[in-house]
Amino acid sequence: MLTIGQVAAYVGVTVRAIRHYHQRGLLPEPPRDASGYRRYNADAVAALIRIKILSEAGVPLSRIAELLSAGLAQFAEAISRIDHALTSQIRELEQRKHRIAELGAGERMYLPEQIVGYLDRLRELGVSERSVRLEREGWVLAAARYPGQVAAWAKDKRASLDDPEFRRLYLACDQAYGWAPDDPRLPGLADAMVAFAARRREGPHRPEWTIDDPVDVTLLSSQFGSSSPAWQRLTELGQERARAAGLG
Amino acid sequence: MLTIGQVAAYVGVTVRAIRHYHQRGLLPEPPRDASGYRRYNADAVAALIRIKILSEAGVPLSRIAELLSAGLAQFAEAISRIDHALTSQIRELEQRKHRIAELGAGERMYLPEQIVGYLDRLRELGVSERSVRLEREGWVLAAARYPGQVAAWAKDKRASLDDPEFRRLYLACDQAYGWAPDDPRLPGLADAMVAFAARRREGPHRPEWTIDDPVDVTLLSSQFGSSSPAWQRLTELGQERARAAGLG
DNA sequence: TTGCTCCTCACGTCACGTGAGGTGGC
DNA sequence: TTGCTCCTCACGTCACGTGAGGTGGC
Repeated sequence: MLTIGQVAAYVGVTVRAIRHYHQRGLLPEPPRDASGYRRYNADAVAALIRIKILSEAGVPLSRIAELLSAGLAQFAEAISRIDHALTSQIRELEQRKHRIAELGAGERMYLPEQIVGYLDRLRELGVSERSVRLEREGWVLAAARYPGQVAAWAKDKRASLDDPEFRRLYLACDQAYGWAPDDPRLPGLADAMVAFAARRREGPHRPEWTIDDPVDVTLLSSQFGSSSPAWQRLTELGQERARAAGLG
Repeated sequence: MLTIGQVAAYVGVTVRAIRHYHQRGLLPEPPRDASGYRRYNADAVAALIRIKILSEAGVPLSRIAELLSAGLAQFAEAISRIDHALTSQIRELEQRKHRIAELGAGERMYLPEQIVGYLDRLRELGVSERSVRLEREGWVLAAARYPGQVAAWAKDKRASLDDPEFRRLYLACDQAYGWAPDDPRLPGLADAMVAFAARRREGPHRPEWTIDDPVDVTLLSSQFGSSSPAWQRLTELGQERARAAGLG
């Protein structure tokens, strides 16, 4: 007959944990010796090991209590579910390993060099400081969420700035920030932007990425749209054109 | 500028978690708008994502606070340690997957058939019920701790019972239970046991396993020794003989 | 006698979850 | 006006950890 300390050492749990399992009704209270000490037999040890294995696998104690008093079939089914859960936990941990590595490699995820260069180029081209700041905000969000892809995006964007037509449109949008939402120049600008995007999609210089996640889209449009009624209107006009062209 | 709910959705944490990080000083309180709502910029989102990645990797919040205000070198070193910790966590999870599978396959780890047969055989040979119960206790402990190996051990043990010399020694030990610790027959019995073990080790029928873990040895000897002074003495005599023969 | 194990409360910890009660934006 | 988001306390949860104060075994 073993004492609580011996059992704890054998199984690899703390004495307190065993007492806790008694309190929660997971493990029946064993008989006491003359001094009031708990005395365990081998069956109690085997039961405790089952509890430990299930608990380490992430099963809540309340669930373990259910399982121990359940039938063999239910037990077996639960085991297979737990096994699946462990498999996906392992996958999650491997993902986290990647993200942790990116945290280190990405110099604490401050803005990558590529983007700093891109923002400097915008200033050279005469883009307002206000728009540069908005761009920066967007890139910080993108870099935080997609650390692995942001370098490629930035390279793509920077290449775009070599296209005179893209520069013209970009500067026009920058100017449009302060326009009224019913300014007569807005529809023409929207047309030019949609046409440019369409040519891009078909040309040899197709962008390698798009933003699909609805949370991202909502966020980015609120980010940019909310700061200027004209831009808000520009977004609406652009969407109308895209729908009309069957691109929706 | 984003509200707390937008940030939470974008990063994938709860609103409550963000407020908690503010309370713990992990994330600086952002400015408030006219209604007293918190308003976040992209840098706050990037900081929050760093916190989330570290937290999901199992780093305590207090440690994250330290890391965020630490230098680049310390940060990089911590990252590498966290990466190592994740690697070993993955290994642990894979081990747990195995143990969970054994829990299912082992019919809830009750005594395997092999051992039930072995215990029945002992009864047939005239072993006392007291010793059979002690054997059972030992096997339950062993089966709980080494579920994968216990079947092989039981097979080995059962093969031993076909050896007349082993049976003779086993029954003699069984009888010795009630002897006085200074009984004159004990030294001879100890000699015979040591000699048998030595022959075994050299013969073609070497046992495939031994018990090495000191916790196990202490436990098993207390399990068997404490119930009988004669057995206690027998263990001491056997150890003396083994040491004398240079086997210690 | 000293040191170690055991006992029973009972409060502490960690990272939030969950109402409670109230206000602001569309 | 209704429904949704936001706000601040403040207590609850989960699986134990950690003394507090006392007794038994070697």
